[in-house]
Amino acid sequence: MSNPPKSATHKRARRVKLADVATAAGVHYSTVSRVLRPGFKGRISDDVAERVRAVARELGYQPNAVASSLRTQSTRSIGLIVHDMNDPIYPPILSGIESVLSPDGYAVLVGNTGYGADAELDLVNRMAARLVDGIFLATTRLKDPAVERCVQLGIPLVSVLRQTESGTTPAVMNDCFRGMEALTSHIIDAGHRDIAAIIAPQDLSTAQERWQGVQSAMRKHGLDLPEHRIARVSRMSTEEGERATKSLLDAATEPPGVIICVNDLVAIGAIRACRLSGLDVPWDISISGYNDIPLMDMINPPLSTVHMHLDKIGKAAGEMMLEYLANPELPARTQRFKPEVILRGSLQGVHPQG
Amino acid sequence: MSNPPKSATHKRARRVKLADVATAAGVHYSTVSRVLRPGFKGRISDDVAERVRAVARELGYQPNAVASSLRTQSTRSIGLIVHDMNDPIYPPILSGIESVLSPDGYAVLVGNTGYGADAELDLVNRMAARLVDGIFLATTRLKDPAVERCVQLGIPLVSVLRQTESGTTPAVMNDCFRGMEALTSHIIDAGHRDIAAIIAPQDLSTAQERWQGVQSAMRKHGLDLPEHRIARVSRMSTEEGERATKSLLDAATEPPGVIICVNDLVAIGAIRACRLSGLDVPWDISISGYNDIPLMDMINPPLSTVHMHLDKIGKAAGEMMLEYLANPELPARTQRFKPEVILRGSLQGVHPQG
DNA sequence: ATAACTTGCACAAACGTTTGCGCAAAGCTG
DNA sequence: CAGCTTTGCGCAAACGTTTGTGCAAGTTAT
Repeated sequence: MSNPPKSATHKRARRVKLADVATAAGVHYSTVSRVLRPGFKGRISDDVAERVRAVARELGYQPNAVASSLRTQSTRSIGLIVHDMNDPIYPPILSGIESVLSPDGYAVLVGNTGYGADAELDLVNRMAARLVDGIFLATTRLKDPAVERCVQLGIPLVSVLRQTESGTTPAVMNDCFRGMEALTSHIIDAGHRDIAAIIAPQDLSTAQERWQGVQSAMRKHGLDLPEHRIARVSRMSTEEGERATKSLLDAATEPPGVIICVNDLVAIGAIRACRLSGLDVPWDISISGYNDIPLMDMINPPLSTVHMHLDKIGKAAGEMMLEYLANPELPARTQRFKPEVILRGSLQGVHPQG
Repeated sequence: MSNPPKSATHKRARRVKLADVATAAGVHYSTVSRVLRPGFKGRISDDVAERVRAVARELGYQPNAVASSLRTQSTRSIGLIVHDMNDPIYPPILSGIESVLSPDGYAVLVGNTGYGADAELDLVNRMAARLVDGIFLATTRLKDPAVERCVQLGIPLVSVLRQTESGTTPAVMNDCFRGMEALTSHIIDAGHRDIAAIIAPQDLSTAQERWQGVQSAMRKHGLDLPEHRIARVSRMSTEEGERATKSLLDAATEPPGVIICVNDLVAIGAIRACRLSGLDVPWDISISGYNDIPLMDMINPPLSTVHMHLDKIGKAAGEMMLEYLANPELPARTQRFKPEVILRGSLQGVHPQG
């Protein structure tokens, strides 16, 4: 009955499978499968179904998802590709996605690219090998081989936060252009004229749209941004923000009146750099961010920024994925969430709300 | 040659499989498998191997991980169960784990329990059904059915951050007792005598150890903590911290001199609550946290706390998992990282470092 | 009572791998 | 050159499901 105690070898307990339930219930294993499949309405008598269910429960049967996947060609798992989970914009996205997909039995596979373009493609390939049912790509660049690869492989793809140049990918995003344009307008309206900007690589739609938003607002107000008031970061991190800010401050004898940062992390770095240079924020220099990641109201000074509704974006992305999974023929749709300007103490001259 | 264009139906492209490569290379598909398996040193002639590899590359063959898993009974995927990815302690853990496991071809499945005990067990079951090779449990309670279930199922388990009562689970954690004891000692040494504490449910080792650390330090200094200086949170969140702090302030006519919070998020809530009550931190009241999550040096006031080295814990957990995967018979080992007290402006009377 | 359905279940073929085994051909030993 | 060992590869059986088909019963219609 019990296997001989092979030393302390507590080997992986043999799982109960369909056949075990079947023999115990005295039916064929295909019958067990039909009974246990969700959405079973087939031609099985009630008493057999009940008996099978009872036996299955008693034996603690749990279907082997791998075998099921092999047969059905669906793993009920989806991938999420991000730059780095340590960037605070991603956890709410993950949570949102998970909260929508998990009730439907989907599992989420997370992959960090570490900001590497080849890592991105590699992750898509590895996820494809795992037969994920779909992929959320949060690292989408304007021209992105990873997107093309998904299309080529026929894997449903939902781009999160960002969009490709062609705009032909299903996507859920924030309207970064309007957000940054509105924020910049507020800054100008507050009287700022000597404006600097820290911008990010323009191969990401977020970075591009925000930069265009800044430019648009300034143009509308007849202002210009000289080259020495522009700094570039290689990625949106505090370290890069700090470095870029130093270079901005070094590029001219007088510091700018305000630095518009491509996102909050960069803004944090900017605040650090300013402080190290002996500049007080906001008395000597103003700073703004983008995203409104957690705690931006608690830092010193509280950061003016643009709220993204990341949780809503995550949920919406999850729902959009479900739609495309149900109907892959659906035309690509881009859903944009309205950004919300948040004015706080880091900007001299504006009137902080609530 | 090409299939007729079935309307606009861009169906999922048929994947190239072993058999396709085999016929193209003029060998049996088992041979292809042998050639392509990593660690192939079997009895295949060099020229056949080369030919097969060439054909495989040309056809863009990628092995079907699901089929492979079914056969090998290993999915090369591992689960990570957390309360909520939005808690900033988890992303570094995830990143650390992923950075160690991903090079070995493992994928990470993330599950949020939403602080639900039954959700935890459910997640374990769902991951077990997916035949994960191992599970990281970051939600481990002192008595945890999920842990028992893993043991019962024979699934390698590494507990992260927390430990069970018996201590028989492989675990990587911070020494919360010493960390909190040291921090409390600093606080007492700074002259604080009217101390309050916000503690969390004692079914988590982290919460328990920290509370014991506070008590130990106070006992050593001959101090006592009256009941009205103790508040409890149901979970370690800012909201709960705010609520608990209010109740603390309401419980006595005079506010305490310092509130020792079970973690940083709770401390953030405490700062908010104090501010709302018109108390200045740290002039009217001091506050400390635990974890040293990002930005704790940037908030107002900078938070005194204990640094956890979460990234190291994540990496160590990953490495420990690899060990147990390679050798499941290994006795359970608990690895503890040394905490580091970080003194900042939120504590009146201490001397902030660097 | 016979024909034509319907119902309830068993049969068996996939899904795409991995891997023990078998068997030729080739290489070696004496 | 006979006998033995090694080498190189094909064969086929798993792994645990899902699902189309088949075939006895049972049911209804004529």
